[in-house]
Amino acid sequence: MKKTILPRKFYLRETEKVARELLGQILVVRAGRRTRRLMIVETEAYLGLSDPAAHSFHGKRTERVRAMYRPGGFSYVYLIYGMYFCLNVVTGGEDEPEAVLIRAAIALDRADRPTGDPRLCAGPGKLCRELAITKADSDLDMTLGKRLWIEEAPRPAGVDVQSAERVGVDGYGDAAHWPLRYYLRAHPAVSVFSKNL
DNA sequence: AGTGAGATGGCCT
DNA sequence: GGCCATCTCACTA
Repeated sequence: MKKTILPRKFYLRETEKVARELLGQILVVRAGRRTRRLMIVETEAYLGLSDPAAHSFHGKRTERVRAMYRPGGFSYVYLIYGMYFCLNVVTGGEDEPEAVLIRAAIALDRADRPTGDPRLCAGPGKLCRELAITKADSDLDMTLGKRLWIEEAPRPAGVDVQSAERVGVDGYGDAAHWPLRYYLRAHPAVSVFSKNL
C-alpha cells in the first residue's frame, strides 16, 4: 500500500481545519537509517496576525519566527522554557504566519499499530525530546519526505474529535478561551484532558 | 487528585 | 531583566 505524503495543498487551507484533519495522520521522522512513525492525536491552531497567543501576532517578524512566514508545509520549531522544543507545521500561504502545534502522538510499528509507552510523546516537549527534534529541524519543507513529513493515514482518521481551550496560554485575554485545541477523545496519548470531558 | 516550585536559556524590550 | 505554546517531582490531603 502506497503512503501518500501530505502535499502543500493540504496545508494551504484554514488553519483550524488543518489542525483538526491532522489528527489520525502519520508523523514520520527519519534519523539516519531509522524511520519513526507516529499517529498524531493532539494539535493546536495558532492564528497568526489576529491571535495574541501566536508568536507572529500583529505580524511580528523576528529571527525566531521567520519560519512561520513560509508557505504551508514548512516546519517551525522553537525552544521553550530553556529546555524543550515544540514542533509546528506552518499553514496558509507565504506571509500568512499561521501554524499548527503538534502536541501529542503515539508511536506505531510497521503495521501502524501502537507500540511502547503510549505517553512517551504525550506533550509537545516530550514529543520533540523523544524524537530528537531541535531547532535544526525548523524551516524544513515537510512535503519532500526527507527528514520530517506527514503521511495520509492508511485508514480514515478517527472522527471522534474533541476541541478545547489551548494549553499554557493563560494571560492572553479572550484568546485563552478560543477552542483551538483538538484531540482524539479519551486517547491515552493525549497530553492533558479537559476538566469537562 | 490537585497544587507549587524548580530547572534552564534564548528571545525581546 | 522578565517572560515563556513545558515537564517532573515533591508535597498536601
